Order: sequence, then C-alpha cells, then structure tokens
Amino acid sequence: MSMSELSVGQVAARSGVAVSTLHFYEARGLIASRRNGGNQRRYARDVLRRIAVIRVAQRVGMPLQEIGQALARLPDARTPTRADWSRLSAAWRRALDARIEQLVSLRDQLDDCIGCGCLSLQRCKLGNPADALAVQGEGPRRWPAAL
Amino acid sequence: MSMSELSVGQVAARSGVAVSTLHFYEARGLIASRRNGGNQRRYARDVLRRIAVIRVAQRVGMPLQEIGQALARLPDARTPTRADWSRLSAAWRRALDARIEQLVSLRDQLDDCIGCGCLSLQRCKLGNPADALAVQGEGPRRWPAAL
DNA sequence: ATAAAACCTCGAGTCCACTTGAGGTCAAGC
DNA sequence: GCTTGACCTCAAGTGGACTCGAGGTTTTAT
Repeated sequence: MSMSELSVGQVAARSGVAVSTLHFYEARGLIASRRNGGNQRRYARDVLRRIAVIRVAQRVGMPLQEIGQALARLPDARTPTRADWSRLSAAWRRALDARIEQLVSLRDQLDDCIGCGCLSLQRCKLGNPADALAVQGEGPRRWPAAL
Repeated sequence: MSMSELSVGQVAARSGVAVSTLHFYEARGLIASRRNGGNQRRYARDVLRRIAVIRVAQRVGMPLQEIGQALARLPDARTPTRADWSRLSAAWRRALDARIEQLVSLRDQLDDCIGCGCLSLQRCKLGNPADALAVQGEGPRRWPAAL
C-alpha cells in the first residue's frame, strides 16, 4: 500500500472500470503494471490518465485496437509528460470534431425529413441510402467509415 | 418482379445492406416481408425507409433492440404515413441532439485538457473519472448511459 | 429445356469488448 | 496464526451484430 503505487482494486475503484476490465486492457497492451513480491499488479498513477483517455476515445467510437495504437506512441520508458498527453488530447480532439461533424450533418438531413414527413425516397438523402448512407458498404461501428 | 414489390436482392442493392443482414433484421422483427408462391421474400417499398431509419439510428449509437421498439410503434396494419415517419424522425432527432450534446461537452472538457497538458488528476474532469466519467458504471455502448 | 443466378433455412462461426468461474495464492486485521 | 478479502491465472461464456456455409428450391435468361 505504498503511497505512490496502486493495486488493481484501487485503480478499479478510482477509474470506475471493473478489475476484470483492467486485466483485459493489460492483455490487450493498453495499460501496463509491474508486479510486487507476491505477483500482484502495482500501477503507477498515470494509469488513471491512460484509462480516462481510453474511455474518452471509446465514446467517440474508436475500437480498442486503434486506441492501443495511439497509446503505443506515448513514450514507454518515462512517465508521459504533460506535452505527451497534450499531443494525444489534441489528436483525440480532432477525432471528436470529426464525429460531431458527422452527427450534425446527419441531423441536418434529418431536419429536412421531419419537415417533409420524410425519409421519402425521392426527396430525402436519408431515404435514398444508395446515394448518401450505405454507399460505403460495411456495418456501422467502423470508425472513419461511417457517414 | 412486380413493379411495386422488391426482392431481397433488390432491397439489398438499394439499401446497401447485405442480404444476410436483411434476413437478420427480419428475424429480429425490425422489418417484415410477405412471401410469394415460391417462398421468396417480397418487400413493400417502405422497407427501404425502415432500413434507412435503422441505419441512422445505429449511427447515433442505438442498439438494434431499441430501434426495434421504436419501429414497433409504427402502425402495423397500414403503410406508415408521412406523419408516422415524421414523428419517428422527430424522436430520432431528439436522440441525435442528445448525443451531439454529449460529445460537445466532452470536447469542451478535452479543450481544457489540451491547454493544461492535462488529463491531470487534480485539474481535469476527464482525468478524474470517478467524478465525471465513469460514475455511471457499466461499459460504453450503453445508450442513454454514457456521459 | 436447361444452366446460371438468386432464394430458402438453419446452424455455426466471427469480432468485439468484456464478464464469470474454478482453483489457488497473498495480505491485513484481530 | 488464522480467517477473510483482495489477487492471481486461464478457460469459457455472453451479448450484440452480423457473416458464412451446406444442402436444397425457385426464377430468369437463353
């Protein structure tokens, strides 16, 4: 219970993610831990930031894999500096912007439709998916793909 | 090949979703079809609107189940009127608004962080998940839950 | 008339993001 | 020193949203 290192339970409590999820993130290489004498995980405090970043990115719709790739570009050897986090935040911000733009344009199209009682095949982009929506094939969930 | 009814392949081509996905949506009760003499699906044209609505809703992050519930409130007996669709669109629009608001507020918080090189535990809401983010427990993907 | 393309069903498989459980170890309080 | 709660690993299970494949029928084009 050193002041500066956190157990998995403490991290779970503070970050709001389940212990099993922390194990899972570690297995996926999203976070790291050192082990104490008894093979228990001990986390540096900055893991909380990492986790916060992970959850933020997930909300924007990024799959864990991409999040991992972005995180992997943080310096491994030293504790990330403010500048490191800042760069990452800025990148996240761009992603967020893009996502918001997508949704806003979707909303604008929907507005057209509400007026005309729509999703009508003739008049509305949303109702004519081959034009506007589904052209990109695939499902949703795919990240730079949607809209 | 009647003028007014569409085969599953035609619907797939026009809507941009795979035939298997149409089967799947049908199994989930999101769309319906009648069968012709040879047991093949025949769709009324408004299925294209339904599918468009489904994809739109998915992009906002709604799980299929909720989409199905919303669609279930459309009149079953008659082809939905413009007013029916309009009501639905309006509801979707509210959902979209909410989602956009979430993301915008997330972005604003991120902006704070970029300035301060942040996600710092003291200063930043994002970095202090127990306060702002993860309080609601659960994972992402949950719809009215996030943020 | 026949070959090819499109359909059908139903069960299994895939990917993602986790969660659960079994079987066992470690640490903290009394 | 012993019990209890927190940890450990590893395999398997879950839920959402599909996709694939086998085996067989129907439609369409020539």
